[in-house]
Amino acid sequence: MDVDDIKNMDEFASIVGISRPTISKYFNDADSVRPTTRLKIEEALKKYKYRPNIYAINQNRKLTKNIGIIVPYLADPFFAEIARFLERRVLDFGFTPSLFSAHGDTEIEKTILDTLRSLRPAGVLLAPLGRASDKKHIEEFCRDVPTILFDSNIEGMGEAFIGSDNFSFVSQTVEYLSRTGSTPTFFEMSDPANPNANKRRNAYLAMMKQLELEPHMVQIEGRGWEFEEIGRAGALKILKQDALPTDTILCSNDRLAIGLLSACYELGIRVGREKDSELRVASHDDHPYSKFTCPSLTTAAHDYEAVASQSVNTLFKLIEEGGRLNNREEKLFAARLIMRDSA
Amino acid sequence: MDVDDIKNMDEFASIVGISRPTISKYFNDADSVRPTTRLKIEEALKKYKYRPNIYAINQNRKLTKNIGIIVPYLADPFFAEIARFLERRVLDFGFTPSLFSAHGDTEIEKTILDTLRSLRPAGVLLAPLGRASDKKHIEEFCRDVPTILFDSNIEGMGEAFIGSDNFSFVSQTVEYLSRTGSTPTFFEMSDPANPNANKRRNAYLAMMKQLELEPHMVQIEGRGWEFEEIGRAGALKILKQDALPTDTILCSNDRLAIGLLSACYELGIRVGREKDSELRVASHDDHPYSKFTCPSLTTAAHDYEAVASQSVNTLFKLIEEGGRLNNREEKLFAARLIMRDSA
DNA sequence: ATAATATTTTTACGCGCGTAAATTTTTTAT
DNA sequence: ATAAAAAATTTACGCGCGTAAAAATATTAT
Repeated sequence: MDVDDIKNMDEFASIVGISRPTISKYFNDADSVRPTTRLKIEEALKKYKYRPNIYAINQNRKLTKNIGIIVPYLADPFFAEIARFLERRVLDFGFTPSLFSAHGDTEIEKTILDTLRSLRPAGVLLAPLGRASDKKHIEEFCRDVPTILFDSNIEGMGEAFIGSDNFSFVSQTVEYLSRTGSTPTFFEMSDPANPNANKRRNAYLAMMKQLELEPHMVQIEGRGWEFEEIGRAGALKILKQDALPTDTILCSNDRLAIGLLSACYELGIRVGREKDSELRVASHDDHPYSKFTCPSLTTAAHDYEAVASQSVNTLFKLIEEGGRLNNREEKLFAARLIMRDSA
Repeated sequence: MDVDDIKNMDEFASIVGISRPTISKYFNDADSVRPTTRLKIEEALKKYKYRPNIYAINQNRKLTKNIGIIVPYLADPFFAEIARFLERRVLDFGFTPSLFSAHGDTEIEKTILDTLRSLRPAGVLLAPLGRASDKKHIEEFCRDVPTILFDSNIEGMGEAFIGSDNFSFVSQTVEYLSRTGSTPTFFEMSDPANPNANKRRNAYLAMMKQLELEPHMVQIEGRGWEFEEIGRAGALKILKQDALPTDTILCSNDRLAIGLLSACYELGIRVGREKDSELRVASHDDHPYSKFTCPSLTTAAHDYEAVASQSVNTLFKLIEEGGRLNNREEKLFAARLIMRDSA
């Protein structure tokens, strides 16, 4: 018998000497057959390496074992990193993750949603583009497919939201900066794509009020997802005209900060918390590269692992309960202040 | 009639008033039906938004419309970037890309290959882990699935290889550096995972010989894919013991350089081509972040667009020809020197 | 208008597996 | 050992679509 010539489950069944329905049962749940039977199947599996046709399986199952993962921009290492955690956790549950990136584009996000719907996934983990998302399209999708939103919330969409607590991020950085030096000036895009940015702005204002400090904002121009470039260009403009209200900058996110730090370096502005420094810079996200900026970036870190775990756990709870949760829960994780050299 | 209640092609066909086989033909190739028929179908499609069941389709087609894309490490923006180009080009051909990352892990790469095989893709674009890849596993996979290798070559595997010409990279940087200043010292991992690294080392040695210069190498310790951290740790060690043979460093790749530059900054070593600089640093890849290092990184750039286009075009040529090419072609693209501030 | 050609329809089968019901066999409990 | 319970087998149907062959219809060329 040719080792690689098993066409279907019928053939495999007759080779093992077990009926096809039992084989089918085994593949759906290895524990649902008698241990001796299981052993026989697995022995044969080693010898003949047969795998059931995934299309035939999914055609007949109401629910597939696919989990869709959608991120807004995969070239951002932050999302690459969280996607990695998510994939791992999904595999732990014995499901197959499918990763998609909207590449910052509304139409691509819609296409992905449509493609994904026709894959009939058991569930979907969606980090939406945010403001650029087609709300109606997403809402419609969520009606058909059990979906958990993560990273970036859209009010009322999906069965749950898992993310980071923006107030926790900003309150820690603001508190630290204002305690150890001059008042932080908030540095952000004037028209940010990501809803977290707005939350962070509000958190900054609230926190400054609470500390009875005067808030200062620098809002820079720019569209799209090339935040480093936007941050750099904006910073060059501001710094050249010496328009900074204070000598401490708090960036909305690390990618802007990366751009800003490169601008500072180019202009010869010494950044850090040393005595001879001219500027302190801090930020939020703990981007994988924030350790390697010059100087290394003081920032507030996401708990990647916790967000990923909680997202996947919630999704499988959702799946077990048939795709609907009683009330849309929102779970936010606190940030952890990472002290480095920039502030 | 309920707009969203079309269960299958039969129902859709009777709604449109056209027979099912014709509808089926339309979905396989919209141009294969009469224009008037096509119009009728597309009108109905807008009204009823029916989509054929993808599992039923693929079960009956010998060849699916899936294209697998595998990269070794997606958290590396270089691969995220090239994956983005590849996805776009695949979509242009009317196929569906599925993106996978081995996350730097041999076992994950094998699992992906197995998963992908059972998806019966029309073709696969594979950037292997390199030395860490399970050669036998990949070879077996390539026997069953039309596969193009890209970025990193494994001799004889896949029907073609598309990548960058490492000699072109290194010869340009070496030529430039040695012409404008002191002899470049090659900075690399002693035991690199990626086969391109070895090619670059050889290119460095060859080029130095050609220029009749004495080669200098600094080889640092480290395993895995966290190149920035490895570069940083290695650089700190070397720089602290003042063990640099020359005051010009050529890094094997940008990610090492990013780590090295952060080490230089921390130690207060001025990098650049100004008169008061102590060290020049150049590198290879034109990593998306190399513009934002301090100072910005002089490097040799991949032609992302060309590599991606050529890879996808070659894959579809391969698919058209039935999965086998007469001889395994290797196409290498030249680098482009990007002059920035670090050298 | 007629013939030649192109397209669509009708009919029918098969893909590989999920799954349900009834029956038989095996295992476990008494 | 016997009854009860658990597991496996047999049989059979259905999922949604690809696709082949023959017949019917529509389009194009003459």
